Amino acid sequence: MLLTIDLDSEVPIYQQIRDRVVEAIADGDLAEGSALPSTRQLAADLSINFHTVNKAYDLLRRQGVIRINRKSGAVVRRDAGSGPPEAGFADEWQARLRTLLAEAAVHGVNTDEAMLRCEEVLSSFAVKKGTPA
Amino acid sequence: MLLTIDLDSEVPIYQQIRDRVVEAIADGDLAEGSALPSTRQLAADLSINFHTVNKAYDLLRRQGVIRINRKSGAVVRRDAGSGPPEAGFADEWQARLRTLLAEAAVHGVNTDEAMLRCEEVLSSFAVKKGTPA
DNA sequence: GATCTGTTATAGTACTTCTATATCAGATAG
DNA sequence: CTATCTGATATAGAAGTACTATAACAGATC
Repeated sequence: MLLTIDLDSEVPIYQQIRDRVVEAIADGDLAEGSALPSTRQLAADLSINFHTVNKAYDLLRRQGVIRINRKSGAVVRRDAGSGPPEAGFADEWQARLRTLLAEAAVHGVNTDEAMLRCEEVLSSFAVKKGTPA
Repeated sequence: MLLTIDLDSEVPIYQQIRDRVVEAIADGDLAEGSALPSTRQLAADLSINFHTVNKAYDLLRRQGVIRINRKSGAVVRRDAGSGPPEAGFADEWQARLRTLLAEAAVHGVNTDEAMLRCEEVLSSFAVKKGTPA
């Protein structure tokens, strides 16, 4: 199974799908240019309606993460992080980072600990990025 | 104005209030033990219904960020980050950090850049934390 | 032609968000 | 004591979101 979702989560299903796909790309589990399952296929695998998958894919497309063609279906963009992907992405992203880190700070996570967590996560991406040996 | 919200945002108002309060605490703008405006007062300031503020405060209380008494109203907890605040907070938080950092990675932000952003945000907290001179 | 794909339309249920009132109780200031 | 502030709670409605259920169409593939 490429993807796992939690039906009991507060996070909407289509958002979970988006998050898992983005993480899979960062991890290197989904290589650039590779195809995602068809909306109906993934919906069947997850036992959900295909419109929900459609919404997730449409979100990924609007965010510049994937391309969707009638021919090849949904494929991971090869140039997802090139050019000006989305105006104001960096600012909006840092605002969310700020909120997330503030939350940790308030819960007693000190600066060093927080940095460690960030390094930990980021290095888990880098490890797999150079996949071919 | 202690707090600014964006009525055009996709983020629910009560969530925005929660986020701004958490950030204000991390920044040191809201010291531990200090009081938040009353729900009716803040609602009037923001020109929204007091139930929406109530929901935000209730969320902050359930997350262990503030205490609410009938006497003193809502005050920032002095021991917000001590003991076991919420079971599984760290795990859930790191999962969200992972999603956020993956998003940056997919948009072409490399590891060094991402770390720099994290440092930047975290140091902006630390600067104000030792407020009294 | 049958079957896969994405695309689009319609529509209903359930839930969330926000607003609007109203009421009650405790604390406080005049 | 009365007026007014506070939080707490109940109810209800409007608008939007999330998800599901069908259905139909067009292009690609076998």
